[in-house]
Amino acid sequence: MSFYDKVYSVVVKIPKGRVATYGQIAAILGSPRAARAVGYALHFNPSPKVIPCHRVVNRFGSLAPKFAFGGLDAQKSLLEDEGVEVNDYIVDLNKFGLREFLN
DNA sequence: TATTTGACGATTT
DNA sequence: CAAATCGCCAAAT
Repeated sequence: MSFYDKVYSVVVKIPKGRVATYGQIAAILGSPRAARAVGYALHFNPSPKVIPCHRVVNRFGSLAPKFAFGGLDAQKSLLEDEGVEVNDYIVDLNKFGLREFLN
């Protein structure tokens, strides 16, 4: 079980209609500062079908604009389809962020 | 063991 | 939350 595998596990556990930040995931894994490693883990993305990368966002609530898995438009559609309110590719973490939901 | 790199985070400017 | 900088962590070589 590598660090990345844990990341995948957590990402998959993200409830539909919610988004998690890299930092939050890192915190859940036990390393609040390992957000970078988390992002990189998703970068590997071994199973795009199982891993909802679109639910993983940075601290602002926006998906990485640089490495968009297939286009920000697709991501926006996916999130909206799950009930997540998306404004200009930005999600309201105060409403849809995991915060203390997991743990 | 050391160096490099990278879907980040926080602070500063 | 624009752009630059530093810091942190984990993996690959």
